[in-house]
Amino acid sequence: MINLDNRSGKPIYKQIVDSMIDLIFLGVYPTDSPLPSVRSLAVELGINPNTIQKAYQELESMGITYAVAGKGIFVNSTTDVITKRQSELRQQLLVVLHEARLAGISLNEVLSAAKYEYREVTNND
Amino acid sequence: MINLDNRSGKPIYKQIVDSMIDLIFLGVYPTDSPLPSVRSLAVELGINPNTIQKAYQELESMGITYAVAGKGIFVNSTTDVITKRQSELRQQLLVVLHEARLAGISLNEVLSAAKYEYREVTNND
Amino acid sequence: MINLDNRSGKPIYKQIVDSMIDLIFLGVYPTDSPLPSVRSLAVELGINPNTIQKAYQELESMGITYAVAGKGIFVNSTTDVITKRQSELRQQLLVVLHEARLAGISLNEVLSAAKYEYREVTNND
Amino acid sequence: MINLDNRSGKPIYKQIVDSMIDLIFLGVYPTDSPLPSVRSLAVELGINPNTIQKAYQELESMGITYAVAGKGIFVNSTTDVITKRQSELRQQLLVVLHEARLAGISLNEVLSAAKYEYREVTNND
DNA sequence: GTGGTCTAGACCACC
DNA sequence: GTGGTCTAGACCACG
Repeated sequence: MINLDNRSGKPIYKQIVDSMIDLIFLGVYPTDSPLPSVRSLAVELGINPNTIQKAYQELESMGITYAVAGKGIFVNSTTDVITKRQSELRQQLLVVLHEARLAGISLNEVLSAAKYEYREVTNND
Repeated sequence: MINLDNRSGKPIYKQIVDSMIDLIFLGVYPTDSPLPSVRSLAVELGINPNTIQKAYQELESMGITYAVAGKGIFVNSTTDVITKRQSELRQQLLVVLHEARLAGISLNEVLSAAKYEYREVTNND
Repeated sequence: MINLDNRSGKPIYKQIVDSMIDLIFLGVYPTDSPLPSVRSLAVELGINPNTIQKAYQELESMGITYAVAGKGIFVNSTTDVITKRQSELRQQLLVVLHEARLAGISLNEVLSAAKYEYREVTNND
Repeated sequence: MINLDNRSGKPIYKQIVDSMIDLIFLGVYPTDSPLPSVRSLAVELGINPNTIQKAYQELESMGITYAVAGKGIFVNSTTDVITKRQSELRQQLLVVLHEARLAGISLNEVLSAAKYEYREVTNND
């Protein structure tokens, strides 16, 4: 479920943080459910447990999870976390839009991309 | 014209690279016009000349400028540079849109932001 | 394995870049194997680590290697790098051949030199 | 007859030196004939006379030309100059051939390029 | 331990 | 004056 890319230049621990945030927002890990243990995730991804630990600490310091000693790490209620995340993304969005306009990308193309990302996915499974 | 932010975590030399790209795309530095000299820009921004040098070398390796020893650094014709820049930005845009959707930002908000960035600025000065 | 020549006028960092490309093409450093660390190579060659760093960053910007912070610098898969390198060398070859003809070097001598460079080295060790 | 390229990174004065050597070897300027004057060539190429001066000084220090005060700069008998030039080019040729082999360019391709450069040009003008 | 960034100061070639 | 290279030494983030 988590794909790491050594070549991307993005620190491993940060890739894990971002992936976890996505998975939580997607509902894979609902409120009060446990994240995979440090050791199991380290084995699964084939990396050093210290790196997982660091990612989990960042998630906790962001207020996204809480740790229960001896039990594990659990997902917080996401309401206020989401608003913080949203404001970050709004900022990023404005920066990219600004750069896109300067580089000559048309408004139409931007609108199309947005509509495509938000398209209704009708799934008959 | 260039604002540096020490706290942003973004390396200074990279901030300069991005600012220069913007200024070139804006037409502040047209084709074959010289950029500020390494030393003068270093004084102006209050940083070490080596840092400017590094930024300028990155611009050259991106094909945006060319250096003439003893004369200065000059802006290349930008046509093919722009297309490369655009494809980078398209990629970034898709990532941000994806994250925005996951975080629950509405399509309407995204569309509004895009239209605002691309608004006609009618200036009556 | 790397010989530097201070007198050649060629910058040290560029000598390192070219030597590394040769060693990689020779298979001394295969795909995904690590290059010597910045500090160790600096000690070995008796030069400043910053110079090694500059050489390694050029290799990365050429797409020949990728860096993983905290781990090392690794060799990329070389397929498309080789084609780029080949086209550069074809260009250089044409220039040298042209000059050689103008300077009165005979075709026979050029052909002999080429055949000598490409001779089969049968090694009975 | 002389084409300068500001973007090439090669110093202007060196471009002039190399072009002049070519023109002399081609017979455009035979033994004891005068080169264009510093001032006229500077005007023709649209560059600073100091740069021409430097190029001409290098030609003289290479033994290719000799200066007669108040009259101009004249081409030397080229015999020993040519042998020096040839040994330089032999060296360059060997380097390029070596790199070409390492990069996987075939012997056949090299031979073809050489034969093409040395082809008989039968001119019916 | 690793790579990445930055500073301070020096020297060179070029125009 | 210009850009380009190199050294020495420092600090940081990462694994």
